[in-house]
This record gives sequence, C-alpha cells and structure tokens, in this order.
Amino acid sequence: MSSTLENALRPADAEAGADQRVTDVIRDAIIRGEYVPNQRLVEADLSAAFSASRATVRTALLELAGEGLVERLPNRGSRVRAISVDEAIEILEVRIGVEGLCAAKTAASLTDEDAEAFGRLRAAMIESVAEGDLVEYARLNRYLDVRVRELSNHATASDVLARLHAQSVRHQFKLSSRPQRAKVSVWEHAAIIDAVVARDPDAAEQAVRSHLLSVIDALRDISSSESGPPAAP
Amino acid sequence: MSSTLENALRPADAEAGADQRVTDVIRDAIIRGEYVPNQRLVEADLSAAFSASRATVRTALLELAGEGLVERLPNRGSRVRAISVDEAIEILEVRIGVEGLCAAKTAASLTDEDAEAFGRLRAAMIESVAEGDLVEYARLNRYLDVRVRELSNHATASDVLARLHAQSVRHQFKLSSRPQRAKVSVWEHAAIIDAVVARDPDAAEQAVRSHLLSVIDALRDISSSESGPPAAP
DNA sequence: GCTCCTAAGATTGTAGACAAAATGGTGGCC
DNA sequence: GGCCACCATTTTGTCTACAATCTTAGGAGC
Repeated sequence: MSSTLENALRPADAEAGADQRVTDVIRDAIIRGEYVPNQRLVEADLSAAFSASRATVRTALLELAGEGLVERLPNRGSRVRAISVDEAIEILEVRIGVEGLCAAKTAASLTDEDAEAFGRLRAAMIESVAEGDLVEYARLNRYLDVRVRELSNHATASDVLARLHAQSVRHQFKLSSRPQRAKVSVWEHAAIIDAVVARDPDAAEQAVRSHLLSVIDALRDISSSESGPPAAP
Repeated sequence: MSSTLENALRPADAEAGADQRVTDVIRDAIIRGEYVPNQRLVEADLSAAFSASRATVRTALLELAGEGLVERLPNRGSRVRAISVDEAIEILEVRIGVEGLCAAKTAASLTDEDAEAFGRLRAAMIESVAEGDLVEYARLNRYLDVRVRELSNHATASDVLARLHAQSVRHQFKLSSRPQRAKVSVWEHAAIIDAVVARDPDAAEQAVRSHLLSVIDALRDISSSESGPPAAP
C-alpha cells in the first residue's frame, strides 16, 4: 500500500468499466489516508493522474460523495470529507443500534458450523492480543464485524454499516493501534461472540452496546489527551 | 453527504443550479409515486422532458442512486428502486435503533419551550384522529419525526434516517391511510411524546421501539392480507 | 493606508458528439 | 420446428469543447 503507482500499474479489471476503477482507486486512496481530510480533489488533476477523462472522474466523485467520503461544494469543488472526533462518536452511537440489531439477528439464526467458527475466532483474537500482534488482532476484529453483518442477513443494516464504517476508518485506526486498548476490547469482543454463540439475541445486542460504549469512551479519552489538557503545571 | 439529504426534506431551492433542480424534480416524482418502482429512467428521455442536457440528468441519477432511490445497473441504465415489504421491514428495524437514539438524545436535552410545543402537538394529534382527519394526522406525524430528529442534534443519525425514510415513503403511506391503524398508533406517538417531555431517555427509546415494532406488525398483516391468505374455504 | 471595484485566472457546470455495450429481432442452419 | 449466430437498434459510457461561476490579485479612489 505504498503509492498510487501501484494502483496505476495494476491491470484493469476486465469486467468493470473505467468509471468503477477510478472510483475504487480514489476510495482506496482516501481510506488509506493518501488523500488527507480536507484535501481538495480537483477534477482536472485527478483526470490527468489517472489518465481518464474529467467526466469519468466526476462520476467517481459523485459516487464517493454518495458514500459520504467526499464533500462537494457547489461550484467550488470536492474535498476529502473530514470526520471530526465528535462525528466519529456520533457514528459509533448510531452503530450501537444497527450493529446491535445485526448481532441479535445473527444470534437468532446461527448454524452449528458458524458457531464453531466463531469459537475459533474467539481463541485466535485472544491469542493475537496475548502475543501483541496488533495487526493480526485488527484484522480479526474487522473479520468479526463483517461476519456478523453477513450472517445477520440484513441487507439494509449492512448497507448503513458499510457506509458508516468507511467514514470512520481513520479514527478506528487510532484506537486499534494501542496495546492497552486491545487488552480491554478483546474481552468485549469475546463477550459478543459468547452471546451470539449462545444464541441469545438480547445478550448479543447488549454486548455490542457495551463494547461500542467503551469504544466511545476510549475515543473521548484519546482526543482529550491529544488536544492537550487545559492547563499543565 | 449531508447536503444532498437535507435537500430531500426541503423544497427546491431557487438559487441552486440546474443540476440540483433536476435532481429535486426527479426525486419528488419518485417519492410522489409519479415514477413507479422498477420504471426505467432513460437518460435521453429525462433529458428531453426537463430540457436539460444528458450530463445534468446523469448527475442527478448518480445522486439519487447515492440516496438509494434509484438503482443503477452498469451499462444497462437506471430504474426506480423497488422497496419490497421485506425491505421496508428491514428499514423499520434499523430505524428502531437510530430513532431510539434520537428520541433519547432529545429527551436528555429538551428545553421548556420545546416541551410545551410537544404537548400541543400531542393534543393536536389526538384531536385529528378523533375527527378522522387522516391527512392532518399524517402531517403531524411527519412533523413529530422531523422535530425529534432536529432536537436530537445528531447529524449522523438524521442523515441515516433521512435516507431510510425517503426509501420507504410509499409503504408508510399504505399504513397511514388506514383509520383503524391511526387509532392505535396515535397512543404510541403520545407515549413517545410523554417520555420525551418527561426527559426520560430510556423510556423514550423504549417508546420508539414499541411503536416501530407495532408498525412492523401492521405492515406484515397488511402485506399478508394483500397477497391473499394461502387457502380460504 | 484602507476599501472597494474590476479583471484575470482557475475550476466546476453544461452541452453535444462519438464509442462501447447490451437488447431484441431476423434469418439461416440443423 | 427449434436453436444458434448475426445484425440493427437502443441505451449507456466516455470524451472534448464551451459557458458559468467562484477566487484572487491588482489598482483606482477616498
């Protein structure tokens, strides 16, 4: 994930049009942080960078605006949408309800195979944290999220969550890279898995709620310590 | 993202460019039911109908696709997205969490003036149902929704709700036009107002949940009676 | 020296034309 | 008579050029 060049050199997907390719490349660049928040995205520049026409780039920007990743000011161009900590907290608050719903649905209709898979995932998460492998932990973390969404079989909720998640990856990243944070959250994740595996929808919803409330607290802590305490002797 | 969605609730701005106007006109047509679900939206036709260029229409369709009102199949055009009853129920399930959050936030920070306004709204709703004025009741209903969203001061939740609401207006309409349904739901709405006015966030969240669960039940009933019972002697 | 006006530059919005893809129908072939 | 390939039509995707709009810099007037 080093540079745009890598993407530029990657062979074009045969099935997707140039439109989709450009959209994906820009989206990746935003999510990876290559395009920083509030950075202006000038259509002509992108057009030159990807050697696509301005119309194609424009379409891509429109789509990304629909996903909430790009902000479009009429007659004044597009920029990478900046998600403040307050907004990130808002997103987490919304996720409480929606992910809670997914977890409950998943718990209500879990197959034995999936239950076992979750058991293995639980063990793997605990192990990765014990070994201090935060990258692997983050990966399993995402996998848990995605898997719960999939198994909930709830297209609307998945959609809403995908959108919200894409917007807040950067803040997620800030948290997941802290070892002491992982040691707390891993048990919250274990609790979610336990409730789901126990086929207890209410417990699953509550476990998700507790976890996300804890994430909100952690985010508040970090942001207040980042911006610095009002006065330090 | 918020700018487009907020415009959905607002009458068309005169100052906005042709782009925005065309988007608004098409959106209204879809929401009003002038363009029926699954109807194809051919760019050239719309372009002629609104005497705008195809590029403008294309932009509008892209935006509406982002709002979930239009479905775009690659190389095969756009159509009005059809929301099945199952999807409408999914949307209501998601709304439980998000509107619950809004109600709780509103309850937590309600001013005395707003509390009084809610009291008057409560009385007006009950009166309109008693008089059998379903149109007025539907209007007050929407107003309650919008007001709770506004006062919650939660941009993310408002955004998500605006999107979900726009998609399911047609199903909402089916319900709200039934007198016997109104007689039940008016007390659920009263309960929501009571909890909010009492500044009790948990009660407000629960009242919203009860109400939406009841709406889901009603929707299930209607759809099953519409499609006809499996066997009738 | 400051403010307001004007004009040039940069950037987005709109238009029309061409290219590519998918659909639907027609004819030939088995 | 049914099935497959092919071609015409329709519709979207892409491109280039032009118009409208916003921003910024420079200068005249007070």
